Amino acid sequence: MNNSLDCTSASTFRLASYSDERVEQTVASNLACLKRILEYNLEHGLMFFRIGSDIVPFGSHAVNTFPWQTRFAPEFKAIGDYIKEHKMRVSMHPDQFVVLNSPNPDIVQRSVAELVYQGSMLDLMGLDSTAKLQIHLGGLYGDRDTAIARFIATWHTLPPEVQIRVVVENDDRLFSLRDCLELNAATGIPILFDNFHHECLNNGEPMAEALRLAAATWQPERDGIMMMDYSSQSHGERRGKHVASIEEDLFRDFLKELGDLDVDIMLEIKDKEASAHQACGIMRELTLLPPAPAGYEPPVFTPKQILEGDTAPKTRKPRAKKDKSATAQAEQLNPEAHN
DNA sequence: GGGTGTCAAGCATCG
DNA sequence: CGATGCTTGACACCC
Repeated sequence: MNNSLDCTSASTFRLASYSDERVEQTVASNLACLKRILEYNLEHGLMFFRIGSDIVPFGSHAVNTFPWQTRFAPEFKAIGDYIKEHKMRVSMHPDQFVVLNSPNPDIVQRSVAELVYQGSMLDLMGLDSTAKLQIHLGGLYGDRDTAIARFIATWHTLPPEVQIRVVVENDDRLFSLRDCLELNAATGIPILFDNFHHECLNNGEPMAEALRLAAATWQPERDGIMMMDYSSQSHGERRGKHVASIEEDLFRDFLKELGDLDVDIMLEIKDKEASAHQACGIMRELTLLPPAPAGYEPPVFTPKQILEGDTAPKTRKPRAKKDKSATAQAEQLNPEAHN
């Protein structure tokens, strides 16, 4: 997401409101915003972005019969071309409902459908297997070994184009880095390392060592350099809750643990690009990043805004009203869509 | 136009 | 055993 822009790429609607027209309008709006976010990111030197899961409402749901893959093929391709042209990198993170190791076959089937949906967007963008789908190992169901074995069995059934994008993240309560390493040994699935989760749940591996163990599971030709999630504890809140805004001292300490390891860092921090700007500023200071892009002016937020996560423009664009002319135009262009 | 209950989906934990 | 948090809010209805 991006708090600085007056658009969202996660616009959706209720299942009860489903219509093909609504899908077409919403996807058009979401893709237009995604493009704007990527342009903003390029201007500000933010070269790694996690695309939201909600580009296509009900993208893996049986109700959605709209042929969005063909209708929006040019838009997806244009976005992918932009990403490749500027050597940016993207990932996606299907949410907690994707559980490949569930004992319930219906849940597994829906999970696979969701991975296929999200992977197909990356395919339509023409991105190679270094663009990843990041998921968790899943549930424990009282028996760790069986749970991991079931994940492996399901993973083997995935379509190859999905399989090659799947990476597994160490989580903060159930499956640690060690479990992910076991999974990697059996399947070759790269580990998306989360520093904060590792702090919450580990088997004694020091941070610097943990980073290197995870990095070694990424095959450079196939996977690119390691992706990782960075966050830290929100003070006075439940253990595992992400901070609202980056803590510069902790980030500097983390960079020391990272040393000369080359990674793509995704911040899981509430205020989004505000913290990303701060992190990039620190890394430029340390010459870990190239100088800022030409014409770059650091965004200015007051400490209060950053604290409250309120870095959005004061006036958001009013919600789009029902636009009869846009619908009419869409019908003209694609009369088959409304059967 | 602002406030708020609810939203497709899973799991573990809390009280 | 129902509510809660995860998480990235946003929709839709009420007033």
